[in-house]
Amino acid sequence: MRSRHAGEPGHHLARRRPSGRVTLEEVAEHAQVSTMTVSRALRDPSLVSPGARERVQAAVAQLGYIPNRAARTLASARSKLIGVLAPSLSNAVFVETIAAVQECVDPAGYQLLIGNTDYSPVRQAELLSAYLSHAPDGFLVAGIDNSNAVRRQLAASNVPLVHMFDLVPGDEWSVGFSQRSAGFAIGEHLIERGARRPAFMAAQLDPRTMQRRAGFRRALRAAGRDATLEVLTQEPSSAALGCRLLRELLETAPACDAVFCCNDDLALGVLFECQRLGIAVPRQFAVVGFNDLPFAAVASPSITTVATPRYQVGFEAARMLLQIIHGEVPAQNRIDLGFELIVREST
Amino acid sequence: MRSRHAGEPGHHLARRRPSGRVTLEEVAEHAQVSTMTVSRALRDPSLVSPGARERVQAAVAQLGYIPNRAARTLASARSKLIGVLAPSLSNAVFVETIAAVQECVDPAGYQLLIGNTDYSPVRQAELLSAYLSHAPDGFLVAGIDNSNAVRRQLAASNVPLVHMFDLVPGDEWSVGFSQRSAGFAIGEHLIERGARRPAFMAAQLDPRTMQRRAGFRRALRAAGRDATLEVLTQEPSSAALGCRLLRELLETAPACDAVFCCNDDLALGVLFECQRLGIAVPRQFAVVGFNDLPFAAVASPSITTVATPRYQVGFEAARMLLQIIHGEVPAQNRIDLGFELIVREST
DNA sequence: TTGTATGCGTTATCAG
DNA sequence: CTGATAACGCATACAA
Repeated sequence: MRSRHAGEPGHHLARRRPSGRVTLEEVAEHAQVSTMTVSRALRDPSLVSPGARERVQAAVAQLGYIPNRAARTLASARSKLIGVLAPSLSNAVFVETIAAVQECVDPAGYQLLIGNTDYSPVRQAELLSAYLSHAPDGFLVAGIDNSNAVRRQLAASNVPLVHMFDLVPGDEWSVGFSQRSAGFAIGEHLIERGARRPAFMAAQLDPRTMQRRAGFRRALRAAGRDATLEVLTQEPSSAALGCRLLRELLETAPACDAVFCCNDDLALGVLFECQRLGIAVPRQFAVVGFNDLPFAAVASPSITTVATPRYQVGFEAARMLLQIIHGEVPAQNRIDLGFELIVREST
Repeated sequence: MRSRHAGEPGHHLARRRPSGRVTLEEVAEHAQVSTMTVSRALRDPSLVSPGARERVQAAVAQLGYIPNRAARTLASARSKLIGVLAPSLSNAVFVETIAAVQECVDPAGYQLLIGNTDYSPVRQAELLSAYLSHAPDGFLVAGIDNSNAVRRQLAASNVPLVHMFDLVPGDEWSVGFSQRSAGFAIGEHLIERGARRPAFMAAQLDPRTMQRRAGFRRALRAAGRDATLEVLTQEPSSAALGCRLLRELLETAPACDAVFCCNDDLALGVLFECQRLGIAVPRQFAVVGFNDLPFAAVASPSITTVATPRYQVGFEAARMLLQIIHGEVPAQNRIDLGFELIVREST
């Protein structure tokens, strides 16, 4: 505990509040104006005469005044908080997306409440209601479940929401790209490179992964190939898992000559395991990843993958949300940002 | 805009508030008790008679009541918010640490305000004052600068703060481990393995990195070796950077036969580049990383590295902070969690 | 165990 | 352009 002593800002001006913080009222006293004038000078200096403005600014600086957001939220019914829900934070993709969100909303003075749903609908609902008590001005969510409870709560709260990654139908707002098309493009690419028995490898098995799978299989079937070769697991994704799944794949399907890993981490593991097993990539076995994480370009061999617009997804979704919050109407319900197949040495 | 219509929860009970949200007062009317009874029933059901408790719970469920944190914060002077500052979120280390913090504080009902300082003292100060307006109950920071402005603001605010990773001297609170000792251990290890001319490779050059460097150099000098071989850059770390720095290193010091990379990402790049250049690891060139990220164990060859207690750092720091917030006094100012050298194939 | 009065720090509203 | 007044929704302190 600090002891209060002379010299401490504001000590001679007003009775100390229980909170110990400098308040608008103290600033007002010091600047010889009313609290409303201080309030206005702070939010929009143009609303106040130059003289008052200066005195207020001086008082704020001298007293070290910091606005109390709780009071502001209560009085104005706007919290300047945005709730962000992502299925995972260990996945670099979502971290980058959230970083983009931060950058977009920061200039407008919004703070983020970031929640990790761990791919669990239950956790999702919990977080949502926990966040609702903070009265966020909006939500940005990646991969929300269509659970009725969640939908109802959201609708009742009247808080605007923008989906990230999932392009949702109807009149909801969303920014993302087609996972299905990306999967299809990869399937086509492998066929083109002469793969005879390509497999699909995936962990976590969230909806987006399954959409990639659907596109991939469609491409194989379109080329008249067997689309049933796959190793799937609910476990969280990692390079280590990629190693293990490759071994499993080759045991059950020794003739397999290519694999689409649902993300780059798995692909990295596959690459290492191939090296250990003496399998030449891409000559004997082709490998494709997903997301184009930084290491994909410099791996040896470098990894063919799909570059996803994860930064843009976050930024555009945030921008869309801010528009809605400010009462504007975005031009479109859905923004499809596309993707890019990056062909490298591994195929 | 939705139109209000019959069937909407609570519509028949009370005049609608401007916010449109159900309030404690409405719950109270519905449950036939006073607002205080509802307030108590919500925070600690044992404070209220079973009958009242049930009626309140029923009313809450039926009306879909969600407490208003802003009001609660204003009235109780506790926000249940914790500010977390990390220098980077693209670094998996901090992401894991933050996840640990989340898990620790979640049961106690705290939410996190997560900020990325980007290794910038200016950004740090900005975030800090932005967060102060939310009146957080505490701060958890990784790598805060000792800037006077920041320190003063913090002291004046009276918000408790626990340092993560940095073990700070004096009476401040901190949880971490000795970066210096870790660097020393790595230096010793390389010498032991017969390295004649080991180098240090680092990016970002934050204080923690420089402490590892200091320990590393001390070990080399203690063994009578040249401790001046190094490639340093301010750029952010990545595998791609590891590739480039290895080439630079070998150009300027062809005789170099080992390198301590200040993190695993750099080490991964070095490994790939060695492969491309036909350099045998560890026979011709030994590689050590730092942090023991998941891929280190499964790389080919697997990477010798230092396992850092990043999860524990977050968890213990959060626990310490909660203690302080609740008025308890932690047993010690500093908790040193240590580290572990993991020797693998790359040395 | 329950209720009443009051205040938390700010902004909306409206009058001057 | 400025100020008085009344909320905002809840919890503290005290009384019953």
